[in-house]
Amino acid sequence: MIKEYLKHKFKNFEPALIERIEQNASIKEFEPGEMLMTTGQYFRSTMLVVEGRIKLYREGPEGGEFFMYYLEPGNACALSMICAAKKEASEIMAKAVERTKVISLPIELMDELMRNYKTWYYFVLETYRSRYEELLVVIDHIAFKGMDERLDFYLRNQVIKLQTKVLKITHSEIASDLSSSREVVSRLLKKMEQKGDLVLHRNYIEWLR
Amino acid sequence: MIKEYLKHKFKNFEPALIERIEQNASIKEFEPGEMLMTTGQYFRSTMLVVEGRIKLYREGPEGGEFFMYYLEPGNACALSMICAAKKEASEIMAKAVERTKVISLPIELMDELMRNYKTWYYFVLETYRSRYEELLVVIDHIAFKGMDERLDFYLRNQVIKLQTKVLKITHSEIASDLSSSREVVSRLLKKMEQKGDLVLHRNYIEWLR
DNA sequence: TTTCAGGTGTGACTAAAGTCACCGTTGAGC
DNA sequence: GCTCAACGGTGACTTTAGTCACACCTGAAA
Repeated sequence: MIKEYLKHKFKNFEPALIERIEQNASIKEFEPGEMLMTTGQYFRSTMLVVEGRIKLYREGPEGGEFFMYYLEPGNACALSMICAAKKEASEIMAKAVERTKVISLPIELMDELMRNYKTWYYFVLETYRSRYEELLVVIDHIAFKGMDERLDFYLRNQVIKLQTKVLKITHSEIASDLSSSREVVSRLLKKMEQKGDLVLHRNYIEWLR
Repeated sequence: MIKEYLKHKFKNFEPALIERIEQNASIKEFEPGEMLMTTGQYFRSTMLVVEGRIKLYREGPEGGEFFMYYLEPGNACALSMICAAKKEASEIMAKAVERTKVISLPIELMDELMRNYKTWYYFVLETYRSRYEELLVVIDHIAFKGMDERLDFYLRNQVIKLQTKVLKITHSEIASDLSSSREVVSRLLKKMEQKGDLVLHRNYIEWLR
C-alpha cells in the first residue's frame, strides 16, 4: 500500500529508498478542516502527502488565515522536515482542505535516508527550494501589487490547483485568505464580473477565462 | 586561512569536513554595492559568508529594493545551495553592503559533503529553516502591519544587525527597502522623533531606544 | 564663490483599502 | 410555512498610503 503510493506519487524515489521508507512509515488520515500543524507545535515526524490537499497559511492577529500555498500529492511539508530534524517549533499553520492521506516517517530515519539515498536528499532540497520560491511569490504580491491583481491571481491559482472553473468559496473566505475585508473583495469581484472574467453566484464563483 | 575562517565562523563543522572543504574552496571578495546574485542568474558554487554583510532583497517593478534579510558571517546563501544543486535560476537579488568575503565551494562537492558529513547536512537544513522563517516574518509584517510598525521594526532590526544606534541611511533608502515612498517615511520618522524614539539628522538617524 | 545634486520638510490632493450601517436573499432546520 | 444564520450588495465614510508641488538646506565640485 505504502509502496504503491510512493511509486506513483514520488516517482523520483529510487526502489531501495521506497523499500526503506515502507519498513518504517505509517499512513495517517485527516478530515477536511483538521489541523496538521499549528503555530508553536513540535514535530515528531516528516509527512509526505499522497492524497488530498493541505492549505498552508499564516494566522493573522484577528484570526485571518492568510493563504500561502497548497501541499498536494507528491509534496512534502518542508517545515515538518526541518523542524523535525532540528526539534524546533514551527510558525505556520497547516490544515487539510480535502480528505487527506499522508505517509508519516519518524524523524529518526532522516539522517540515514539523507546519507544513503541520493534521491531522498535531492527531494528534500527540491522541497525547500520550491517552498521558498512560493513564499517569494507571495511576498511579491503583497509588497508590490494591489488587491485587484492579488484577487485575480488568487482566483486563477485556485482554478489551476483545484482543477475546476467552479470555485466553491465565499467572499469572506477569500478576504481571509488575502488578509482583506469581505466588502472589498465583494466589490472587486463585482468589477471582474462586469469585465466578463467570471460570474458570481451564491456560495460559488464561475471562472470564465 | 580558509581553515581558520571555517573554524571561527562555522563552529559546528566537524574537523574532517573543514579539511575537505579547504581542499576545494576558494575565497572571493566583494566590494560594497557589488552584486553576488541577480534575478535569473545560475550558480556554479555555494557560498559561505565569512566577513562583511550581504543584503538579500526582492526587486520591485520600479527598481525598488525590497529588503528581506541580511547574510552575515557564519551564514550561507540558502538559494545558492539549492539552485546550485538543482542548476536552476534564482529569483532574488543579493548585494554586498560591506566589504565581504565568502568561501566559494564548487557545486560538485555538495553530494559528497551531504552524504559524508553530518554537520554539513545539519547546517544545510538549518540554513533553509532559518531563511524560510525570515521570509515568514517578512510576510507577517507586510500582510498584517501598517507602515508605522514596519518602519519601527525595520529600524530596530538595523540597530541590532549593524550593532550601532547611528544608522547611516537616507529616507529614500528606507522607503525603497520597505517598498513605500520617501514622503511617507519622512512623515512617519518625524512622528517617531516627536515621540522621542529617535533624532533625525541629515544622512543619518540616531536611535534612542 | 557659485552651482547644483541630493536630502529633507510639508501642505494639498488622490487613490486604495478598510469600516460601518443596513438591507435583501437564500436555504437549512424546525 | 416560519425562523434565522450565513451570504452577498451597496452607499457613505474614515484611514492609510501614495503622489505632486515646491521650498529649503547642505556640501562637494567647478
